[in-house]
Amino acid sequence: MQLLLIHSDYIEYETKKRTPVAEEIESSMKRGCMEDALTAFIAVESYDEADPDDAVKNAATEIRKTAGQVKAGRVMLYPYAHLSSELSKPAVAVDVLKKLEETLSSDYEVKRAPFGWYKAFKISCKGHPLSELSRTLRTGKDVGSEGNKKDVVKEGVEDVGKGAEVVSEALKSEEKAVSHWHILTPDGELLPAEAFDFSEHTDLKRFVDYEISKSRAVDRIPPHVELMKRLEIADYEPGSDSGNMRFYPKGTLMKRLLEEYVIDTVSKRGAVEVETPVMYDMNHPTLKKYLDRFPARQYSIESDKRSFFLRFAACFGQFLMNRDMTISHRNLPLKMVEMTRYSFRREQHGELVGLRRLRAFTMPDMHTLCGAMDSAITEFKNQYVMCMDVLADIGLDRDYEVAIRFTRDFYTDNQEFITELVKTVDKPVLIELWDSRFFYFVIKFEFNYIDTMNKASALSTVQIDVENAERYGIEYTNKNGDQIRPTILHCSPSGAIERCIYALLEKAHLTSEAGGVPTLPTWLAPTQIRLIPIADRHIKYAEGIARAMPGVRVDIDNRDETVGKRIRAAGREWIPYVVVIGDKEVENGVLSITIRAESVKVEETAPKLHERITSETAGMPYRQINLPMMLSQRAIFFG
RNA sequence: GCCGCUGUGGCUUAGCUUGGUAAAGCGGCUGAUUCGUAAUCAGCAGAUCAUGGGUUCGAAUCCCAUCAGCGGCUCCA
Repeated sequence: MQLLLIHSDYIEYETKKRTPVAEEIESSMKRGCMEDALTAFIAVESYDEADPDDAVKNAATEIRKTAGQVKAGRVMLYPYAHLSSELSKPAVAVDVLKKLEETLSSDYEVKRAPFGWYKAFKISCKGHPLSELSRTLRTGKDVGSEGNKKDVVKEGVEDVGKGAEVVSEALKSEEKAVSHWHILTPDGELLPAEAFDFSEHTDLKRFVDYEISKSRAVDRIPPHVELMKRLEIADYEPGSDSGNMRFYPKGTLMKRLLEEYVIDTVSKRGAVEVETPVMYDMNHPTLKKYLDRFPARQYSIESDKRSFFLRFAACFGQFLMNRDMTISHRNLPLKMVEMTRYSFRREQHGELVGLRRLRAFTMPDMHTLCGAMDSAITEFKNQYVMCMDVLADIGLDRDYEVAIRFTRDFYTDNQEFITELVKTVDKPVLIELWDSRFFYFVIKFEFNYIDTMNKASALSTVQIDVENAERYGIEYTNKNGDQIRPTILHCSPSGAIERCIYALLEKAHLTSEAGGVPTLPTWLAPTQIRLIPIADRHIKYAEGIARAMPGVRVDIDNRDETVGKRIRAAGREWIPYVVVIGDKEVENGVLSITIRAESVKVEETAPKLHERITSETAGMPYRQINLPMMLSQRAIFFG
């Protein structure tokens, strides 16, 4: 049996039309209503046929328990076929419902909506944490042993009429404002999307298709999934919830480098780093309002008698911190950043693929408090440019399509500013124009990576928030001593770190499809130099070379394998510099180096090679190798 | 969340239609080999065939459920 229990201010229904399985009812049952009732939507299932009385008993227990918790004295039993795809025979269902009504009526005021009728109904859910509960009840122990289950015919259709309405905040926010789609060119020409000539902008075309027509023709596993495993970067973790990944040492190193890079970058531009909790009180007045809009998207945690949700960004913690701060106009723009490890979003199952979209992910989240809109716009521009630089440094220079989304009012006031943004990236961008504001921001942009499967994933983004300063009570003091609400910018300079890795892998795959050599940026390569000593007697010399390479990740393949095989292994790991060391090198002090990116072999001294790599990775973070230097000592994480 | 496909040693896969001792390559271990740029040779170990139930004398194979992955739909602050 499936139960959906709603603690409601009121529930009312009216029968509209009978279905073939309708029970005969008296006119008094044709309509009904009940105030302050626990409404139990019920689907009796084929499993219950084995022991209907037990099903009644279990359901009664469950309803009593919940009614006790929410202190409800009235119960509405409401047959609802849509809760299950394994419905019982109608006769059994009617029998169970009637017995349930009888059982409960000793303690509660009970009403029962008729079975097998199309009904219009209205319900108002109280909305407190216990007000919505669902339960799956299974009778007996030998569940599933009846052989006739598959033969059950779904004819027990009770349905709701067209007047059905569930009043809830979540649903209200589903309303969509109208979007208008355009392309804005660097010359300042604004065209409806369908009028634009995409022939020289195929990636933009794929992006626009994804956004507007939602074309999703796909027939393959995303290429990065195999790569993330084979390169020992990351993998699924069946012991956790889906979308929560494990990261192997190489992947962890890459993540740390990216994280460090982003934090360094924003710090240089004046951001201060903070740390805030990962979970928040579900019933905190400020947070609740915000949360109510998307109740199904959170992970929730019950602890003692309180409910918490896991953050989906750093907004909560930072805004709560901002509210308690004393801020002067002299402090603006005031930037705070956190590398959220993790942010949590319960994305739908079908969306979770590899590293593209996760339920637990690492995201830099920066918030900037600005004064009036003009200073917010100046800051927005700065951060837009910074995001371009960040993606370029990460290795995704111009590998993205731009979307800028704003309200019509904002556009009217700031047309020139938006054209300037487009000029800055110097390529046409997708414009989404809303007639009215229905999010907390008036403008946002994203840089989107478009993969081989034509899926778009947002990387960098900045938004101008005109709502949350008010909601959270954030203020600064202006020159005249007045308390003023700031305008707030939300910025994730790189987007989710895992997603950057996804984009780098997808890009590398694209390169190899096109006949090139797939690579990672040298500053991110888990091993930057692989030394291959030809015989055991060359290992000592190789160790000396490794010691002479400070600030570079070097390892030594000292395994008892042929040179050919070790060369191949280095290639499969995408190691940018591979050095073979034999008698010749030991004698003349020159190294034989294969440069992966250029597919060439060069002869160079160790200091020269060192200088080559340090200049190639200049300005980017360095961390030491995250595995034993000797390959013979390494365990295998995958494969 | 819904619909469909898939799940076999650490990895990649054969076997499943038509039920009857689970097969191979890679990887691992042991030994030989000390090697000059994309897979050295030989031997050994390693699998409750995703999990739970059912049908059957007998299930990797047929049926049901669950879990996970993938694809589609839906959704996306």
